[in-house]
This record gives sequence, structure tokens and C-alpha cells, in this order.
Amino acid sequence: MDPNQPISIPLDRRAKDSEAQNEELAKLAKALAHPARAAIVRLLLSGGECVCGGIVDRIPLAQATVSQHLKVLKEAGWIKGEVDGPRVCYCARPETLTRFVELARGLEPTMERSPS
Amino acid sequence: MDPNQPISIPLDRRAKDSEAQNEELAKLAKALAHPARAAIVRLLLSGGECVCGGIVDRIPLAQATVSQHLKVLKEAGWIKGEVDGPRVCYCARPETLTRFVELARGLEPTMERSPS
DNA sequence: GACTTGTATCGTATATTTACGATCAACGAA
DNA sequence: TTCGTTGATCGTAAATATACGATACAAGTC
Repeated sequence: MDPNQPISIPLDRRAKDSEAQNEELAKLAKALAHPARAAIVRLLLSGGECVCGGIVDRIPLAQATVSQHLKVLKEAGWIKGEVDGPRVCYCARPETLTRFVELARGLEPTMERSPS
Repeated sequence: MDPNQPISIPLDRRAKDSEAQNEELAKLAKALAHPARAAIVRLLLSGGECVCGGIVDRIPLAQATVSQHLKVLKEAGWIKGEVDGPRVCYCARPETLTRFVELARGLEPTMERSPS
């Protein structure tokens, strides 16, 4: 961080920041805005299924549909998937959840936060 | 709470709870999943504009579109609006943000939480 | 009453999302 | 090589979201 920054951030700079955060938050929220995708993120964060087929088995949707949801989550940064021979192993990115919670809490200016 | 409940919650009960939480989280996330709506929630939580017209002035969209976004947020429980003479005064519901953060953190089973 | 102001709703065009069957591509096994 | 298995992608139909002008509607003001 630039030490020559003024202590108080200019108002228009703060507005720009808010806009960027609105977009980042909206993007992450959008990816999570489907029960099946929330279920997938929860499943992967819980350390449960990792292999794509296992996920498909637990979500009552067709394989093509689950694959599409996985793609949405991957593009938004919620999960990553690495090829493991003939299978693909997906796992969640916990730092995305951290960021998401941070952005959500940042909606409210005066909410108490634990020092990071 | 029923004191005769077993200490450990049955697995299928936990699955049902997760499903309900996935749906609740997805619904709140969906309402927030647009930069303009995130901006409106941020604006209202910051104690800024409250009157509908003031919100319209700050969002670079047509009045009809902003009104539609307000409706989405109201239906999801993010905001409420009360008629004040000829105007409508909107305000955020901070408890919804609290719930939202709680649901998001609940995606990860082992994340450290401060005792509520 | 007529008129203005502030907001919601209607109608509509366009874009995006959701879901699924079908198909394709990659890989390992026979 | 020829399978079978796994997962992504294609094509497509239906639903939903987004945006806006036009209009309705409600509450003041004249």
C-alpha cells in the first residue's frame, strides 16, 4: 500500500470502491443464487464429495445440468476443479466464502467486525 | 425447543435443514445478485437516502427499473417501504443482513464463529 | 374540481438462466 | 484397437430477468 496516501479517502474514491464492491458482491451472490449451487458449495466446503460423479449423485438434477452449475461456480471463483485421470475432482475455495462474507458485512458501515 | 430431542440431530434432519438453508440463502443471494440492488441495500444500510426519488437519483437507471429492483428487494426481505404522504420511504432491514451472513458462514461447517 | 408530484404497474423487447437429451472428447481397461 | 466410464459441451425449449416508455394511481396543491 502506498504510504503517501492521504489518511482520509476522498469521497469519489469511496464511491468508486463501493461500485466495485457492489459488482464483486453481486457476482458472487449471483453464482450462489440457486439452491443447487448453494448445496454444491456446502457439500464441497464440508469436505464431502469431491468427484464430479459423486456430486451428481447427490443433486437431483441431470448430469448436464449439474455440470453447468459447476461451471458457473468455477467461473465465479467459488470452486476449482482439477482433472484426476478420467475423473474431475472439485473442491471449494474457502477464501471466496471469506471474501463473500467480508463484502456482505461491508454493506453495513457500522457493523462490528473482529479485527482481521 | 423440545427438551426430549436427542442430543445428536438425525442425519436426515440435518439434510433437511441444509436444504432449507440452501433455499433461504439462494433466495437472499438472488435478490442481491445485481449491482444496482447491492447499491440500493448499501445506500439504505448506510442511513443515506430513504425516499424513493432520492434512490432513483443515485442509480443510473430509469425510474421504472429502480422501482422494479426495489420490489425485488422488498419481496426478499432486504428492505421495507412505508408510504409517507405522497412519497415512499424505504429502509433496509439490518436483521436480514445478519441472517444472510449467518447463512453464508453456515456453508462452512468448521469456520470459527464468535458465540452469539 | 384541475393540476402537479412521486411511485407503482403494464406492456413489451431483449437477454439470460435453467433444464435436459444427445453427443463429443479424454482416459483407462480389456 | 475397441470398449466402457466420466465429464464437458451442444442444441434447444421454457422460464425468468432486465430495462424502459407509457400509463395508472394516490396524495397534495391550487
